[in-house]
Amino acid sequence: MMLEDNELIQVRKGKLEELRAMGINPYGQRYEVKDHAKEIHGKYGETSKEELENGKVQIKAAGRIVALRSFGKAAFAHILDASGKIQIYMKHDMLGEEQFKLMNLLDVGDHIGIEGFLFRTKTNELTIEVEKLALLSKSLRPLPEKWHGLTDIETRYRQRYVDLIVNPEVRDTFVTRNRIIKSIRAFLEGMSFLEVETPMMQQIPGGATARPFITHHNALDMDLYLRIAPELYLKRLIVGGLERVFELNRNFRNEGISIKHNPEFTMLEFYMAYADYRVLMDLTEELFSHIAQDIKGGLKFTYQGDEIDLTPPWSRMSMEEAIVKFAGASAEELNDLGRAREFAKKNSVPLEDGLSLAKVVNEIFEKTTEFRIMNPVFITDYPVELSPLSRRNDNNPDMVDRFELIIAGREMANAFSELNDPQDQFSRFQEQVALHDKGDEEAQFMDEDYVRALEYGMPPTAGEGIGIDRLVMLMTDSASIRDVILFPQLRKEQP
RNA sequence: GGGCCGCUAGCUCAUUCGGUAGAGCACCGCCCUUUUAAGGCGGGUGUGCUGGGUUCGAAUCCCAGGCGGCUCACCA
Repeated sequence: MMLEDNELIQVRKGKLEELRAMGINPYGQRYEVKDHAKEIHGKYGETSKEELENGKVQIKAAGRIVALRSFGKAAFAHILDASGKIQIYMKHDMLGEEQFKLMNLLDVGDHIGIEGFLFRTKTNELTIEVEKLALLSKSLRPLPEKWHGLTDIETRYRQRYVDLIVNPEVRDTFVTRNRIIKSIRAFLEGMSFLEVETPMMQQIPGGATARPFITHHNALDMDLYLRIAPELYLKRLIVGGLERVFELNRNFRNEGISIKHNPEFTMLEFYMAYADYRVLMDLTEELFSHIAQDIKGGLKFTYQGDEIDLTPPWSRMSMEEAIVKFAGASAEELNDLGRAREFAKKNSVPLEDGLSLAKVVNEIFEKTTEFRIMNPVFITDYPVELSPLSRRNDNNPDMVDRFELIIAGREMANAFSELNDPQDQFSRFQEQVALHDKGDEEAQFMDEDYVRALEYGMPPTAGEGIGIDRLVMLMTDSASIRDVILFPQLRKEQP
């Protein structure tokens, strides 16, 4: 990337030299900030003009100049700090010759520190009259224009720092993201879950069906995979007796990028000994309600124009029932391979040859039903062939005890009773290896150590994964995953 | 990776049919000590994404490439 050097930047570099000639270092030292914009507004928002004149309120604050209106011998500006904006007023009388010269060299974008006192302007705006002005950092690049701001999506993602300066709702989104994560931790810790960290660099990438990123350790001369899921490690911890664990961190999948996929994304996974997937349904309802109360102040809100109601209990239905209800198939159609394929064709669901009935139904669900589900629905009755780590259903060994949670047309969570039979797990890994040998790049790897762990005995356990980015999208009404990830993955910038 | 759309000044956008690029904000100069999209007067600062081609002449038409958005496929 070439750093451009246009006239606007040249002018500011000129000011830099002028400042240095005046003995001012344009990149200052520490500044003891005592007051912040939001606190000032909160504390003195109701204080009258007269009260402020009678009892002087001294202020020491710092921030970035985001608006500047100058009158020759005086100027108004707004400074922005992490908490918000406040207006300042600078005038020749108060500043004296030296500081007035400095004032005239200020630009929108500069960081300054100010000491002064509060007053109210003619229009009654709470304002700091500046007695002492310090330049803390000179900005060489002009900020985007004040009316339209920065709207170019590529620049907003590539230069998120600029986006954050000029688009306050972006800052709000990431503050909310952090509140959601804190809310989740508080909820799980309240239930005695232990937060743990397991390897992101794995010798055998397991726990999901996805293509991994590969990296190399030089000293060990060994290829490693960035994890696609922490699942198998977390269950080893259940074997180890930790009983309730969770991990809230990044996964990496070498798949396509879209409005709901980023190569690295944040996942919550938690495992609970002695529970089953039905326990997790109740827990999930509680967790989401807890978060929605914290963030939205209630269980009803809109997402991208659609009404969402998280009030429990949520619908629970099998994949087939959901297709019948939301896509208008009949139960008989979905129980016969030929008729199911016909239904798929009618609904333009592309199918490869030789798929089993279970896989055909799964395809139909994903293409015709999932996007129609707005309010939360727990989808159950997944076939064993799609779930190599899940416990078989006691009544139907072809099915597993698993659910996916759909909200706003998207998979928000995936949970199941864990397979704790080491012999069954071993043979399911073998089936995956056979699929991999046949060219299925996403089939899972054999993990013998994991089977060995199960041989020591894992208590009956239920586990769940929740896509945090998608949850944040839901709670912040964001259309794209890139709007809830600070630095989404992009191609290399043009030279 | 496929399809569709976009890319013009620092930012937001114009430029009708191919005739040699212009508005606002920002910036620069002058005036201005209560403004808040401050105001008044004056000034256009450009690799038109890149590289080819067609043409007397290309931001505009054609080809190739780049980056981005949406979408399909893969996936959560």
